[in-house]
Amino acid sequence: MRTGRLLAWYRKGARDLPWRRTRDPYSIWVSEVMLQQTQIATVIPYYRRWLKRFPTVRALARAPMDDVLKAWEGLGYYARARNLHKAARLLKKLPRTAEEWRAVTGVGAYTAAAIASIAHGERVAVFDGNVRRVLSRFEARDVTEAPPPRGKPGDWNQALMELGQRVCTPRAPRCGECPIRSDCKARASGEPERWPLKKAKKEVPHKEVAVGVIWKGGRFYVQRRAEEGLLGGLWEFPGGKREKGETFEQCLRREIREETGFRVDAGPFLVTVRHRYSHFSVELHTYHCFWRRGKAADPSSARASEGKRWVTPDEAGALAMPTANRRILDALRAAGRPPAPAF
DNA sequence: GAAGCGTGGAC
DNA sequence: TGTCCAAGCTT
Repeated sequence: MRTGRLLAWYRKGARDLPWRRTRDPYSIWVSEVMLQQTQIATVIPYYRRWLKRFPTVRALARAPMDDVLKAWEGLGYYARARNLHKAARLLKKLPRTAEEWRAVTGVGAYTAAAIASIAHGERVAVFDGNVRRVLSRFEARDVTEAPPPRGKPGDWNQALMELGQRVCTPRAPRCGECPIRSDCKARASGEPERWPLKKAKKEVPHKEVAVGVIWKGGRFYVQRRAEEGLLGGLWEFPGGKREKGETFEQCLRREIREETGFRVDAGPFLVTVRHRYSHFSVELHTYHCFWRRGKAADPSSARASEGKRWVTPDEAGALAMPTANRRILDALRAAGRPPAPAF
């Protein structure tokens, strides 16, 4: 490849992204983790807020997990935030080489190479979705990663990624604007979108769930999800999947009894939130409920009780919640005051 | 190697 | 409304 053309294109047109103004390894680390499977425009506001709230590794290490998850709220793949936090607490000093970075939890091959090349100038290649697509099209075959040419590896890596993001897009690539079009075999073939080979898609299951906003006075009940797994550590309304033959009201009373130990009266209906996760879709049929009796389940563990709260709508707004639960809270606040119990 | 893990933008 | 997929990592 005529590397000079790509680098010249990049240096002439590089966008003013906030993480390009720094060589601080911590800032680069944060940006690269946020950018995992996430588009640039989505990341920018999160990145700014994060560095304002946690300007250094030490600041991040000192912060409570709830603050860290709140700063990540809505960005998805929350293990990234938990891993950043964990690593910040564990590391005495930040690694320098890609090999050392690779040992940090949440830092894989891509992120290690990106940090090492951008922050430290190490000659290692990144191989993300963009680079794979660009190079595979250039050669008109599925390629594996290759070492970057001599020069500035950070610029080279970012140039390839930016070309993939702005020009050599998955659909309708803008070949006319491409600085390396004259040597591109995919363009010569007339079907640049043929590469890279696409993986077969699998269909995602759908779940119907009943969710309860359980009122006791002017407060309602929220619980924190387990640290590991889906949406780990985030706060949510209780509920669960509807079983065959159940109405949503029956499902609601059963799930709340199993999950919280409460007996409640169910109704009225509040809202249905449809949401799509990476591997399933869900409808959250949400009802107001009224607490009748029962203490929160699992009272034996002091730690467990930290994950159960009665809150006002404003207090709930300060908790880190998954997006679908945030929609429920939005509906709640839009409705104004809590409903009167139905007798 | 495959599955689990979020959300929003583009079309 | 639906589909694709994004600056991937862990188990």
